[in-house]
Amino acid sequence: MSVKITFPDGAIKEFQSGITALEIAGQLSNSLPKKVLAAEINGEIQDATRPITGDATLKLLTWNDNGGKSTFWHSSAHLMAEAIESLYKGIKFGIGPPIENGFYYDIDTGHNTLTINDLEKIEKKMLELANQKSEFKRKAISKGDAIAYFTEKGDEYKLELLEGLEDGHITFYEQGGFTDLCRGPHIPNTGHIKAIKLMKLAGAYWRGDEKRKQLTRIYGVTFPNQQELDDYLKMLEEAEKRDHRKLGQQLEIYTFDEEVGPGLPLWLPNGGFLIEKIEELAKQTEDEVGYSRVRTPHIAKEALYIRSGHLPYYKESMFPPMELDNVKYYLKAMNCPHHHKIFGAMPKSYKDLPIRLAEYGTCYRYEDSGSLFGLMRVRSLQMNDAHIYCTKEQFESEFRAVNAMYLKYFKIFGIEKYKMRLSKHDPSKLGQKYINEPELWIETEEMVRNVLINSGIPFEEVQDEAAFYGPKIDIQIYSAIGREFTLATNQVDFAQGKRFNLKYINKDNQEEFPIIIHRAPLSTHERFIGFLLEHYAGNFPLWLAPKQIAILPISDKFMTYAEGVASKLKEKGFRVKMDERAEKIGKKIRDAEVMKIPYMTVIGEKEELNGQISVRKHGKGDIGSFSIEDFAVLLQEENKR
RNA sequence: GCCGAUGUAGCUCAGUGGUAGAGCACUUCCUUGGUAAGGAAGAGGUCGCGGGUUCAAUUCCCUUCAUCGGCUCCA
Repeated sequence: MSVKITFPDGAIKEFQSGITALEIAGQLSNSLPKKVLAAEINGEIQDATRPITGDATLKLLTWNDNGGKSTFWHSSAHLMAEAIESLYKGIKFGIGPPIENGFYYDIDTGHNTLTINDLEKIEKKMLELANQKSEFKRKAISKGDAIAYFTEKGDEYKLELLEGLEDGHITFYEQGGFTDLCRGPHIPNTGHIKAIKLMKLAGAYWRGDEKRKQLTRIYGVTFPNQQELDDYLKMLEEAEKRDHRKLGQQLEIYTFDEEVGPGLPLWLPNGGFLIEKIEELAKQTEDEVGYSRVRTPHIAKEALYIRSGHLPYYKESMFPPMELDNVKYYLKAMNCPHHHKIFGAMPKSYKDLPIRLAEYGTCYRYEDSGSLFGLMRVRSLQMNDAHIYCTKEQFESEFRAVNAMYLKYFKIFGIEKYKMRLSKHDPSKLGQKYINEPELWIETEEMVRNVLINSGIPFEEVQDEAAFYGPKIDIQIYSAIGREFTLATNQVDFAQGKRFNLKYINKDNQEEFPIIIHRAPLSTHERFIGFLLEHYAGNFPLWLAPKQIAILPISDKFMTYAEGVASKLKEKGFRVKMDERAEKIGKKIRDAEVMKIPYMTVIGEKEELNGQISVRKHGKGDIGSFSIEDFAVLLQEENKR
C-alpha cells in the first residue's frame, strides 16, 4: 500500500502507507529532519511523528513557520510543567498554551510559593530535561481512564477540563516523566529546545473568571538556538526604549503626582503643546466637513445618565456621585448624553440633518487601579468626540465620511499598522450587556459591514465587543511592549435617539428618530499622544515637535548673533530653544539630541563672519551651512503636516 | 478589584538594626571651548505614609498608598 503526498509546490510523490512526515523529511534531505517541528497534513497541524495512512497534502513545518513556532512553544510549556513537577511537590496544572511570543502555564502551586528566584532554577531544570531529548508520545485514552489518572493525581483543574471533552477524542501526551491532557500537536522531542527564558510570574484567574481561584501563571519563551534568544531579548530592550512612559518622562511630556491621584496625568509644557497642535488639526479637519463645535459641563445630574442608559451599565467605572440638595451629580464619563441634549434643545427638520456636534470633551472614568497604564489607560481623558445625527438614508455616506477622516489622519501620522475590527453584540447577552433590540442589532451590523466592504477597508469581525447601544468599528493598535489597545472607535447608535426622545420632522411631516454616529478618530489626547510617542519613538515630525530648532552658540561671545538668529527663525514661525548655558558645544549638542529636537544650529565665529548658521539634524549629524533664509526654505516643506 | 514584585535626592540606582551614598540634573565659581557628557565647590532626602517589634528601624513584621508585570474589565 502506498500513499500519494502532495507538497506545497504541487509536486506529488508516493510513499509507503504509514510513513511519518518526519520520515518523509529524511528522504528529502539529510538536514531536514532536524528542523521539522510539526506537519500540516490536509491543512491540519499534526505531530510530525504520526503515521500517514491516506493520500494527503503535506507541508513540513519548521521554526520559520508560525505553526512550527506555536508547536515548539506548546511543547515548551509541557517541558516547563515537567521541570516544575520534578522540582516541587503538590503542583496542579491548569492550561499551558502557546501565545504570540512564547507560552505560559497556569499552575496551582499548592503549599509552594514561587518567586522570581525560582524561575532560574526552573529554566536550568528545563534545559537539563531538554537535553535528554525525550520524545513526545501521543496516546488516545478513554474518558474513564483519563478521569482515573487525574483523580489519582489529585488535579481538579484537569478533571474540570475533561468534563468538557467527549469520550473517544481524548489524548494524552507524555514526555520524560510528565503526562498531560493535551490535544497536541507537539514537536518530535524536547531536544529541539535549546534556549530558554522564563519571563515573568503573574496571577491569572482559572478559566479567565474573576470569581474563581487565581492561579500562578509563568510566561516563558524558548528558541532552537541561543542566538535567537539573544536577538529576542535585545529586541525587547529596544522596545522598552520606545515605551511612552519612559519617553514621556525623558521628553518632558507628562507626569503623575501621588497627591493628584492615580491615572490623572499632568501635562507638562511639551505635552500641552502636542495637545494644542492635535486639537488644531482636529478642529480644522472637522470644520472643513461641516462639524459644529459645542461645549458641555464636566458634570451632570444622575438623571441624565439614567436616561442615556449609561448609569446601570457603567456605574462601577464612574467616579462616585457628589450629592447637593438631595440631588446626585456625576462627573461625566462620556459626552454623548450632553450632546443629545443639545440636539434636543430645539426642534429639528429633516432639512437640518445631518447635524454633527464636536467637542474635545473631558471625561472621568474610574478605571480599575490595576488596569491603569501610563497614558494609555487613565482616569481623566480628553476625547476627540463628535456625534452625528442623521437619517437612515444619510447613514452610509456619513459613516463613510467618518471612515475617510480616519484614513486621512492615519496618513498624516503615518499609521500603517492597525487593525479594524467590527465589534458586534452577543445575542445571548441581549437585555443585559446589550440593549434588547435583536432586529435592530442585525440590521445595523449589516449596515456597518456594507460600508466597510463598499469602501474596500479590510476588517475582522468580533462578537461581544459592541457598545451597549450599537455595533462599532474599533481601531486596534499595539503599545511598544505589545499590549493591544483600541485607539479609536466609530459607533452606531440606534438606541439613544429614542431614549432621549430626539426627533426630527421628515418630509411627510412625521416624527422620526435620527441614527446617531459616535466617533473619535483621534482617540483621547492621552491615548493618542501615548501612541504617538511610541509610534515615532519620540522623534516627532517637524510640524508636531514641541521644539523644532535648538540654537547652540559655541561661546557667549556669539550670543548676540545667536539671539538674532533665534528671533529671525521665530519670526518665520519656527519654535526655537536657545541654549545660553556656559557649556561646551559637545554638551549642548548632546542635550539637544537626547531631547530629540529635530534641528540644531551651531553658531560661532565662522557663522557670525559670513552671516550663516551651521545646521545639524537630529540623528543624522552636521548637514552643512545655510543662510537663515535658505534654512527656512529647507524646513518649509517638512514643516507641513 | 485580584495575584505577584517594587518603593532610598528631580532622574538612574548603591547601601545599612546604631537616623544615608554615587552618577546625572540643579546653584555658584573657573573655563570661551567647533558637532553626543570640561573642571571645582555647594545645595538637596521624615529612606512612600501609618503602626508594631527593639535600648535603637531606612533596614525586621503588619497595614495602607503608589508604581511595575499579568488577570479581569475597558462607554
